[in-house]
Amino acid sequence: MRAKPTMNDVATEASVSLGTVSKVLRGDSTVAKELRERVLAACGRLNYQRNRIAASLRSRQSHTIGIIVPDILNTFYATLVEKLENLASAGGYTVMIVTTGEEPQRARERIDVIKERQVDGMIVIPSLDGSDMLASAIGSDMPCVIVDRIAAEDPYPSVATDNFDAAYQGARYLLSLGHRHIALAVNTPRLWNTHERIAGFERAMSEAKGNADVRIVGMTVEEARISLEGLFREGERPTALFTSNNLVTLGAVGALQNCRVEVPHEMSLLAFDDFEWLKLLQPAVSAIHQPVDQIAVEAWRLMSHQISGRPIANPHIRAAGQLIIRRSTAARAESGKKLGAI
Amino acid sequence: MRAKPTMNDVATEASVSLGTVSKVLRGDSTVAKELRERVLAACGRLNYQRNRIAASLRSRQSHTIGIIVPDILNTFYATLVEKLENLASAGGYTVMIVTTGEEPQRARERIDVIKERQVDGMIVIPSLDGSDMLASAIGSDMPCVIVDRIAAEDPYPSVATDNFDAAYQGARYLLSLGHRHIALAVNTPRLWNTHERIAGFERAMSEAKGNADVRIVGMTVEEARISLEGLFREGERPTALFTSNNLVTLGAVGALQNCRVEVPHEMSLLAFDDFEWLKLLQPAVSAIHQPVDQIAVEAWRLMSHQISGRPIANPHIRAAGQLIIRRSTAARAESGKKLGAI
DNA sequence: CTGAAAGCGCTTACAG
DNA sequence: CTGAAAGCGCTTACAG
Repeated sequence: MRAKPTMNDVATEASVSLGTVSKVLRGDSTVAKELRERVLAACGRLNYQRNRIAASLRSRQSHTIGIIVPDILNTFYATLVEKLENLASAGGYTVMIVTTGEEPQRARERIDVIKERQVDGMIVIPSLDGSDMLASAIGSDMPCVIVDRIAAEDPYPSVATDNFDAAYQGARYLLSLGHRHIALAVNTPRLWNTHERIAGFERAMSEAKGNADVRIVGMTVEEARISLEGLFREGERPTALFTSNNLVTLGAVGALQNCRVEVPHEMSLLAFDDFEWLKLLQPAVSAIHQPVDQIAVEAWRLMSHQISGRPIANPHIRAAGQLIIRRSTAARAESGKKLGAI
Repeated sequence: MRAKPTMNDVATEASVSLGTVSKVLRGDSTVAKELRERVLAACGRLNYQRNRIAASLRSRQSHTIGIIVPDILNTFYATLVEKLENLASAGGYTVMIVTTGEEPQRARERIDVIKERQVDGMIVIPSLDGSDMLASAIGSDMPCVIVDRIAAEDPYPSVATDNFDAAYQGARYLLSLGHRHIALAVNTPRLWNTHERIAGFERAMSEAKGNADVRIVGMTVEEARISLEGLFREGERPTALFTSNNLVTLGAVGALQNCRVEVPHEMSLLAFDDFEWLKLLQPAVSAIHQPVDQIAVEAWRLMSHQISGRPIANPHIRAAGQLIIRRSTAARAESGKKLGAI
């Protein structure tokens, strides 16, 4: 078995210099047509594959992007990562993905690892309590884009759903159905984007003089379910429930079933985050869709602009959420009157 | 702004040679305690970060693993990727993830890209028609593990659910409930692992002299739904439906709802692949859980053994699926008699 | 347009 | 145990 051929072997085979081979392979057009063809033929004959590690060392560009994400079991993040990978790959980049499991300590370690691996930039979805350490871990020389879990004042360009407006619109919709006592179930109150959702919700409620019932529920699906079962057993129940993300929605659906709360007759349900299976639940669940395609595209645009040193006009992108009405939301029933069986 | 410090700068700062710094940072124990401490202190003062690209070039080890996957929107693959990333990261490796979108052509290109990036090994979930080109694309020098979509005779070590047995057990369970006409809905008949599921299903059915009704449905959720709606409108309906993966399950649930087929009274439903939201459907859907944790662990073990040159006793791991019984499967109803409302 | 030389920042034998 | 030298496989000025 022969050792892998190097660029030098190709140069010998094609009877040209090393530098010429390099030029051809990098697509430099200042190479005579005849030499280029000889080089390409030699590459074919030797079945040559370029060593990008060597190229990166010398050129100081790895053409690699790090993606730091809490986890990819959350469908929203999986979708985001998939889109970003496609965009990066189309642009000649490879992605290194690291998950943090919401642990800031681990996030910091993993960020160091991919910095040592010389990524050209990082796209990060911060961990729950990790926004503060981000700037010191990433440093100021590294192109970086914050996605989804933005902070009040991000030191880097950022992209997210316009959370305030999306929550505002969601609340307005429920209010328009006649609901006055509406609960917003939230599991990550320390996150700035959750804070924005709460603020949008409260704004709409106060404008309509409604009863804004913000509930902090447990982090996981199970914990959220248990918290909400408590809420449903209270005397003065809300007539509509707005869940702040897909984990809470999963918990809420379980709780509604366990407590035999009829949706939408006894309680309307509106979810933040739309997913395939929401359509299949009975009744199908109304939701606010986050424009994940657009978020990924904008994030990649901000990243490539930074890498190539192009100016960025608006570094903080907020994309509009979209209300999708299905069967889980309905006009508030007159009390004591049922509109039908589930 | 100073340039990034190099190992040379650290050596100067600590008044030792470059080689000694390298030894300390690589954890080589043949360095005097005093020198080691001086080196570490110097690293701290300069805030030094190693350049792993340079290390990789010289040592010919990138400590990077490529993961090739059709997509990560499929929850099964997302889970697999997440577990593999955690295992790799714990072992000092970083993962490069590339998606193929089921296109063999793109898979080939992406495999070439990560080979040029000098990954130490690749873990691959082949694309639909990509098993044939795999060996030529990957080559024989690259450590490789095939996961999930194994072929009849894989040239590399492989890990998957024991599909034959899992489907056999699933069919046996439905048979034990009294069903005799059972449909297996399949959307990727060309895949070897699907072939195994069909074979296991047919074996159980023929042993019980049942009517094994294998149906090829469309690839996507929508297409599968439409195919199945056709099945449900036929005169001689099966009394139980076994779906061969999560996409088909999504389509099947939609079709059952649209055609108002009552589950489980008119038809039992058993899904291959278990997911969180199956528990929330009404009725909750029985499923065969694929041991994804175990699959990831075995895949990583096979990978690290290859990288370190350790022998592999059994290169083709088949992990047992697990039947989870919920509400969507029930004893076959006497014809004409309903057991209750949905 | 082409080639010879230097060098990216490390690790690896090897000499002392 | 420590250091000086060579070299991993490329890209990048620079000379011709």
